Amino acid sequence: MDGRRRDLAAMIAPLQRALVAAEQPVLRAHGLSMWGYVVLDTVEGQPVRTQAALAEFIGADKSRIIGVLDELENEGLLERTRDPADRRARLVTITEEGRRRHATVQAEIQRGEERLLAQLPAADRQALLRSLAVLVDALPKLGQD
Amino acid sequence: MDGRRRDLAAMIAPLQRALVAAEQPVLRAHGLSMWGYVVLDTVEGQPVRTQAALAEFIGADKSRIIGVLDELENEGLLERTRDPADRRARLVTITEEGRRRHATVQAEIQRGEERLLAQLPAADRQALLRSLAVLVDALPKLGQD
DNA sequence: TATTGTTATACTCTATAACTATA
DNA sequence: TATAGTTATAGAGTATAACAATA
Repeated sequence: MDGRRRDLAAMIAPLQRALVAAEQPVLRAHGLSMWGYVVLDTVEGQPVRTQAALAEFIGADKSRIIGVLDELENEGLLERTRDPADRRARLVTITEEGRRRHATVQAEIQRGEERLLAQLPAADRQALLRSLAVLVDALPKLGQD
Repeated sequence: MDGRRRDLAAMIAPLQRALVAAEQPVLRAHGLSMWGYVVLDTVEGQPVRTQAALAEFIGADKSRIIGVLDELENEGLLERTRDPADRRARLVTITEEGRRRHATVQAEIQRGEERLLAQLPAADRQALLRSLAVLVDALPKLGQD
């Protein structure tokens, strides 16, 4: 029991705004939109089988990411190839240049985030990052109630 | 050193979306908009001297909260009184009914958040809430660089 | 008939700029 | 002249629905 506390959402919202604002100049400097970076960050781990799945994963509508994918493809940061098994679907794969761009931008973004995290003692910092990861990964399960 | 980690922003964003989605039905059930609740939550602690200050505090434009304040005032949840010292400004104060409504809604919202937080061991849960509070409160200072 | 990607349309939110009343 | 609050307008972002190709 720890009595009253602030809303989780009420704390996260301004944090989110600040982090996004801090990312903006970095993204602009490297010619990426916010959604462009989000897509790169998602596809960087593993290629994704359909654009719809990619869209749902990042919490966007499938129609919304098309312009984003167009741009990324035009810049050679990812490739869309028809799935031979199902010629309706398009496999989205990151390119080597995309991987490099992502790494550069991510490093810079995290450097910015470190300035914030420096406010915390090492143990809390680790607990925070670990806990956030747990919560995010728990979201899909909770959605199934 | 803990090597590579996920972006703070990349973890917070989906969390934020899920929390907001979870709040929506609660707010609707109690006749509050999202911003309406945010305003109540802000003013609940202490009255605020000007609408502009209130807007800035919640990360909104002063013009954006006017409709929100109108609704809240019409429902008797807060009061806008002219500041005698500066008749241009309007003091925003929460009413007793506003306080009750806020308490009810907040309790329900936090009950929902508990379902998520239940995923964490007690120590991490505390560290998370504590750390988020530290970070949010550190934001204004960082903005002054 | 159902699904993938795409395009077109409408709608919601938000930011900006004018206006008034006080200072 | 500058500031608090308000209103009006325009712009960005988003969701919805319709379409062509493939299953």
